[in-house]
Amino acid sequence: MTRVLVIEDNLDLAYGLRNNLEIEGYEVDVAEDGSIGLARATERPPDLIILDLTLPGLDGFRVLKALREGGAAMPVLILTARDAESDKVRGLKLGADDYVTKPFGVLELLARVEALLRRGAAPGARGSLRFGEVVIDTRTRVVERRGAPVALAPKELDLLLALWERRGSVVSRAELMREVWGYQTDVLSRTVDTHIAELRRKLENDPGRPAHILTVRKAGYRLAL
Amino acid sequence: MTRVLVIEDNLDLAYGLRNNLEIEGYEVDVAEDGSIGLARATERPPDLIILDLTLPGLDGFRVLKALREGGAAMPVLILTARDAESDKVRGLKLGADDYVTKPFGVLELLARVEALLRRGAAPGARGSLRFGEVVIDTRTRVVERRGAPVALAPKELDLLLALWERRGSVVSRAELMREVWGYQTDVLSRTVDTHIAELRRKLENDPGRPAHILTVRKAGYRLAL
DNA sequence: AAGGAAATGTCAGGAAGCCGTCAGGACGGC
DNA sequence: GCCGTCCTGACGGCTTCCTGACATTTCCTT
Repeated sequence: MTRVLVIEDNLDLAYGLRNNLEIEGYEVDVAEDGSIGLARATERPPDLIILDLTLPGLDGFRVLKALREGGAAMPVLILTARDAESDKVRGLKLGADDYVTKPFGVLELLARVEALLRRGAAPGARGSLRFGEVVIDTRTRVVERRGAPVALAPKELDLLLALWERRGSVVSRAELMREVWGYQTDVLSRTVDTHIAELRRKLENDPGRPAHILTVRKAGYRLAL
Repeated sequence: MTRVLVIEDNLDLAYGLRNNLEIEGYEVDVAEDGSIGLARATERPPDLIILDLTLPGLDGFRVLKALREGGAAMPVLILTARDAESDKVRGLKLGADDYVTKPFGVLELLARVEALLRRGAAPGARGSLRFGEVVIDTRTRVVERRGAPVALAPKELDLLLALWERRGSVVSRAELMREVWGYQTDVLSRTVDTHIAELRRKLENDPGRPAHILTVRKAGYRLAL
């Protein structure tokens, strides 16, 4: 599901937005100040961020700057009360993708959100994830490699999706166990490793030297795009 | 100009719809109960009807039934409360073309209206759903395979329509139970599977290796076109 | 550079889970 | 009552999953 993070300290506004976005079928997370928002966006990158500029503590500009410096690539839509032209320019220079000035119409906002997501999802249809030569269609749960379908067992796909959710960063075995298996136990068996091996066998060119499903010693696994 | 008839007793909602539709360039007529709507639709057939199911007096189902029996062919989009999932199937069986559950997003509604009108412009596309060698006539409730009629039990047709609604995507047993049976229980019996098996027996060339009514292990079923 | 400890990769077999199938019985319409 | 329909639970086949033993790699220590 497409995930949107709303970083906005006016909670009335934030929850209003959440309602409208959820009706449109998005999964919505709300952060009520800059640092919370930044943390949330880093640990679990959403598909789009709606960012208020005037925030207590860490303001919107700094959040945006930190995000982009951290390599975050998702579209960011800025909400600004001041229709000061310079804010818009400054925001766009820092890597915002669009802005809406308050007060704004919900319809306008929704339309812009959709436009940004459509643009962002230009390579590859919505609902299909990809890395390397692999395409995952979340709608049908079909996975293809070089255009040829690959049969993944349910657990394998779940594991792959958990890695995808946090692509780029290291995910520990314990976290994978929790996300995919629901346990909270320490890992003493080779369960995760076995499934990783199977994924490599099915998805990597040279399973012995994986190019995407990487091991990070003493830390866990990482999915590289 | 393209004309839309909105049959809806909640006038706030009705006029809200009218505004939005007019902004999109449609000519909009509002009828506030079922018999008025039916009369209006008969005397001056619009290009599309948006029909609320819960209406005072003549309810939406009856309006729809009367319309279709009277030979009206324009696309009908029904509005239904979210908790009445099985209404969707019933509506589609009576010859509705699409539905939107309340509360709904305006964007979604407009998109669906546009889609219906575009589709309606294509000859022969309306009223008959198809996949593979199977044709479902929603008007007459007749299902054909390779041109020969196939006798489907009511539940089987309901199930097939529920799959058709979400064709291409995986639909879980729980969702099918909810849409077709109206329960909210977990699935512990083989009810869904049994009906799926029956559909395969009647509609697939090789029921053992279905080409359209597919199993997605651990996830549910999927209708492939 | 060699050795060793810790971490990860690999494998195979049994256990568990999931789905297809079937038959029996309940239910309701004609 | 009869017939079609529907639901259910049991059973079996097949896939998937987990696990622990063993092999290999990595990296730190000396």
